[in-house]
Amino acid sequence: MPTMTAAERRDEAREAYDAFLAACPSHQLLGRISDKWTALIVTSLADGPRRYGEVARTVASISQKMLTQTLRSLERDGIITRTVTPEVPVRVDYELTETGRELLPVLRAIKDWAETHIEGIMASREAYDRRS
Amino acid sequence: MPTMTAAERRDEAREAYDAFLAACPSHQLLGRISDKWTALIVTSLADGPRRYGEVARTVASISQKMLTQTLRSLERDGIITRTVTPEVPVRVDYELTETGRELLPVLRAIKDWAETHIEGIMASREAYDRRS
DNA sequence: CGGGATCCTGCCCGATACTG
DNA sequence: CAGTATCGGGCAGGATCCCG
Repeated sequence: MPTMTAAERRDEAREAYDAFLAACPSHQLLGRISDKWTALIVTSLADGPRRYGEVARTVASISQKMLTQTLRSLERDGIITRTVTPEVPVRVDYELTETGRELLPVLRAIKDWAETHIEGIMASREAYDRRS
Repeated sequence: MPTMTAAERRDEAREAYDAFLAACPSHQLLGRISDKWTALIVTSLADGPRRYGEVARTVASISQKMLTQTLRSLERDGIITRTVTPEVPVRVDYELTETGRELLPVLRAIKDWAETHIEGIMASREAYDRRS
């Protein structure tokens, strides 16, 4: 019996595709740079090392939890380094790595595209909403 | 009484910053291009118009709901157009607008960065996980 | 064929409190 | 100062069924 229902075939395709996506660098790292806070934090470190509290003030609206979590995650990915200086009180500095610095032009490209098209997009949204 | 607690001051700062972020084109549109499916769908339309079902097959693992939802949202933003041809059965084509096509180089920049650094990042993750 | 409507679940993230 | 720990609400998003 070669019978395989359509549903089974779809499931199989989906699994295969999920595996493909999981292995796809672009897709993984798109998730990385596009989470809610990564861009803001990386940009905050663009001009050089900064202490935890300085980053917190730059990205004023972030919660302590998400700041620490995102910093850790960026450190894990080798996009920033974390340096602890055992003074009293403790001092912790974060700094972009080379990989992190090479991310800056990408973010700038996004920013450029955004600033070029934001006006048209806002207008498009309004028109769309008025129509429906 | 000029008294304002630290908590109140923080809240005020957060609100102001949230308003700033809400008004920031880069931040808004970063959310736009970086959601789970936008990049895949836009890329799927890079070579020309496609029907709903074709896009669905290209981005095999997406659910019907998210495909429709994302397409609608992209249409609202003026990144793609939606053309209904009342044949039997119905035919619906999606196509990138100029704004949408100008998004392609940005996505390519992300892809290039990703492919250049994926290896180092994977290694960094492993090292980080083994250490802790 | 190309959707809409509904239900339901995980997990993202904010708020809060405590530590070295 | 720079975190960790815990709790809980909200909502993105998957599954399913129905429709013109």
